[in-house]
Amino acid sequence: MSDEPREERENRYDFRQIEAKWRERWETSGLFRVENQSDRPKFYGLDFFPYPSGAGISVGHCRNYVPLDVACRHKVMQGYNVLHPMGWDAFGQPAENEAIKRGRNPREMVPEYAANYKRQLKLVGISYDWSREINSSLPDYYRWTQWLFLLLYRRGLAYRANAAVNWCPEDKTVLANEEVVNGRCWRCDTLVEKRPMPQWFFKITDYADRLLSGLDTIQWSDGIKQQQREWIGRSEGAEVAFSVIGVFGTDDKIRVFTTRPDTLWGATFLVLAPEHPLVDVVTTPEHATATQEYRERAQRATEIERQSTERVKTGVFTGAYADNPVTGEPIPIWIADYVLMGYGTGAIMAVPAHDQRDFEFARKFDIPVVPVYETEAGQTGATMTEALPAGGVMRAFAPAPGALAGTEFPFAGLPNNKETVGKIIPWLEARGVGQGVVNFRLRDWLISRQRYWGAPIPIVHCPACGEVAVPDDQLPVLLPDVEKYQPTGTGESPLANIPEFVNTTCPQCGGPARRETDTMGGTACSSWYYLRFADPHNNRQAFDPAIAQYWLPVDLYAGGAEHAVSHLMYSRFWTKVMFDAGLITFEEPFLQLRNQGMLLAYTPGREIKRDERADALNDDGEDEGDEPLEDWKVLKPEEKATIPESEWVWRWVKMSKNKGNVVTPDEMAAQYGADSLRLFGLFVAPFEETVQWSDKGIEAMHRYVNRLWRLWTEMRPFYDPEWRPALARLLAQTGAIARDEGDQNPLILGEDERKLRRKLHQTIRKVGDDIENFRFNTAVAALMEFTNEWSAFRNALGGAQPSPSQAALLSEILETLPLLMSPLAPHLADEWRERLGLAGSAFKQAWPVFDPAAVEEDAMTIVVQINGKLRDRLTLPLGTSDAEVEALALASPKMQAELSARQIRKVIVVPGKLVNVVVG
RNA sequence: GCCGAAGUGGCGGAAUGGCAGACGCAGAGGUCUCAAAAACCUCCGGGGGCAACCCCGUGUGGGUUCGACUCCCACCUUCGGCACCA
Repeated sequence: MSDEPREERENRYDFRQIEAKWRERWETSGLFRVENQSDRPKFYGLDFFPYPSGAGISVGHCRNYVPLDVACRHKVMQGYNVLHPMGWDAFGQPAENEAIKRGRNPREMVPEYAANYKRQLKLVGISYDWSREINSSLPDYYRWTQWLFLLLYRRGLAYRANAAVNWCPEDKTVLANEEVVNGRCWRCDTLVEKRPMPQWFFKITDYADRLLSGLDTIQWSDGIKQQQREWIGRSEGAEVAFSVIGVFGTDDKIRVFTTRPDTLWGATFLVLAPEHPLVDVVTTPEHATATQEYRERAQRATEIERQSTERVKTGVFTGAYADNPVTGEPIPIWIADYVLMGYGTGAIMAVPAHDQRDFEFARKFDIPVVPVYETEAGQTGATMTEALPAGGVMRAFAPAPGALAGTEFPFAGLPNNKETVGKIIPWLEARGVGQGVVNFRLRDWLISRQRYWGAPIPIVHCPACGEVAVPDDQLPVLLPDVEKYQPTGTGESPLANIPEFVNTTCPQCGGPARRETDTMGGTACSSWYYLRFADPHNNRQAFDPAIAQYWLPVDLYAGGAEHAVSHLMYSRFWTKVMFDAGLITFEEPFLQLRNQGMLLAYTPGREIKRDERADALNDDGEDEGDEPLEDWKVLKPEEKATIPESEWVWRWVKMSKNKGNVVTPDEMAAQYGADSLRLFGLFVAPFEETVQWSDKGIEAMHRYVNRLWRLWTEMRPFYDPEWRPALARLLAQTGAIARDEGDQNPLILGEDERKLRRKLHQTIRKVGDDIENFRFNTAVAALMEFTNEWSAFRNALGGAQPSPSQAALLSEILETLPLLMSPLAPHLADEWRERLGLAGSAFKQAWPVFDPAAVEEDAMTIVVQINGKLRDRLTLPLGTSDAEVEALALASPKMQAELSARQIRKVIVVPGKLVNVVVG
């Protein structure tokens, strides 16, 4: 490098040599190793474990890992025994898709990628205990994933069922609901289809209520909690039974779920989901063809298509009628795809007067609208233009005929609210018409995948015994090592084509049997990894309960918000199952969750013109939803060569490999150093904020590090290791001597020295508090402020030899700064310590304690306001009484001038802060 | 449509009832230098004034308060999530 000689000459911070040196020393000394026991309190800080991708980490990842590293390093210095591990979410679609794309075997590719990640994470100086590294695709890990699968299985929480599931035609596998984003595959963005297939599910719905109530006990952002609440989607209501006229006996009914049983009197039709099993039963022969056609169309339609026909209701009449149980009126039964089979009972009672969707449907198909609550004056069911979901009081209805003969209608005049609903439900229950129920939107968790790269599901299918769990002592069911692992698309996993794998003997009867060939989705592996870190090398158990008890739950969990309803829900579920099984004693795995913001990069693209968009749609004819209607696209590498730069259109978009805008920590560390990279990522914005990456920013941070380095190095010769007693003596004397004598007397601390020392101790306090509160940007700013003051002090010194009192202060600074910097810029910190001749990494030192006497200001600045507007400032000695402050404020010349002609109504004195004079 | 987060200089942001704009970027001027870079110093929200100073200013409109960027109500905009859930 041509600029190195100059750097040496100018006494620059030689970060290349220094950072490499410390990385190596930390590694060889095992600095970050942590033991499973200690007298100190424990702290468990965890990052979402990543799946290692080929591009390696970007500076975006650093924005996640570095702040948690700072928090963990700070905890260590505060005296905690800190678990801060890292591992690889190696199984699953992301890794397998990458392997397919590269024509590699994931078995070889994944460890390579993981090694690269590890190298990069070490490069930026993250304090992971690498002796605890785990990899979910290794048998000594997935053995326990399988064991936990069986734990769920034995507890009745894992089952195989035939269901219409999400199928990704591109990745050739089924997906969990949580992996379908806007009707598309989370990995490849392909439109997802519904296919009926036998699949494995975890019965997470059994835990819906506990998953909901547990949210109140943890410190997560409101946003994530709310997302989980909505995903669980608890709603209270009633299930009401409707008899189908002429088809059923009195015992067989169509059951519907409603949150508004109070509107039952206005139910003028029923709607079944197209997939509802009773459709075939109720449909009359003359409507059979139309019904069948509609069903098929609905089945072919993707989720997106159902949504794209949004608001335009479709449906067909089945020809059948049911009895409204409270009015005795016959009402028609329709099928329509706005009713979802997956929710409630797959059938609804439609109340057009009080539900907008039902209203639109009723108007389109000319079905009567009967308001249950009073409408606005002059409005009737025939003249209403929209549904009235709220408002009004209940109208009077005649008692129902037949089964309900003789019952009065006691609800007339009740308001349209929850309370009324609460009165209706028991009334319906008493009459055997319905009952109160709670419904959830949460669906069971689909875990099986028709893919190779996952933990095999440890089940054997025996012709004689049926489904049999693989016994614990036969775990792991090893994933066979094969050449061809690509998904087949047949609906079966590639494992089905490997006879040696499939054919086995039944663990129960010993007869010939077939292994389950589906594997578990990657989310199974990530649902318990936080426990494995506590005891990563245990080959007798998933984890030793005592060790897990020591470390868990995770105190601080940091990661992106994109796992809000998947991983973060699944892990909570597994934790609760393990709790119920007596394996652990806590119910929530992650006490505090912090979500870092996205990292955006300024990225060149091109505008997509209207006709071009239309072309794209036509090319792909069959799926109108297939081409996202974007007006801008990232430039592909070849386009960058062909399109002149003047035509590029720049936008801020998420930094990611496939957008070609990734900045790697490798380049940044090489150019500016790991510490500069760390500091910049911390400084640029609050942790949760979305950040726009800029090379300018890291360059500026690099300048700051150099400036601080030079300043520190320049002051280094004045360091006196015995500064503590000297300073203590000075402080003892300073208190007794008048402030003004200052620098004349080398035996006391002068004005400037006390000011600088105050700043130092204020900085100690602020940096600690800010790290604690994840406010790293202001922690760095505080250090910069201190640097500015220290620099001014140096300038005032003007190259002169410092007095003994100044040398004592400088020594305190020289020794404290490495400690303050250690969590943020650990390489720099240890280099400084070495240059002071101090033993031991800053990482292992106690966090400095600020001197409460030193942070006190000498004087207070009182803000003087008139009617809340700033008019004057007074500098007064500490301890001036409120009465004196008020008098002095009113007496100030500026106030006198302002107040002369005005009537003082009131004076507010905020002790130590301000005086506000209220005038008329 | 519903839920959540957020709107402050040219830019990233600070202040979360009490001096708006800390810290940094960009910009302007200066010192050093043959020159440049680096470094260092000064200025840097808008308007007015020779000046001391004065007025305006935190998305918009109301409100609470002695006092509001901060709390409350309504609205607008942006971002993130969900989306026919009966």
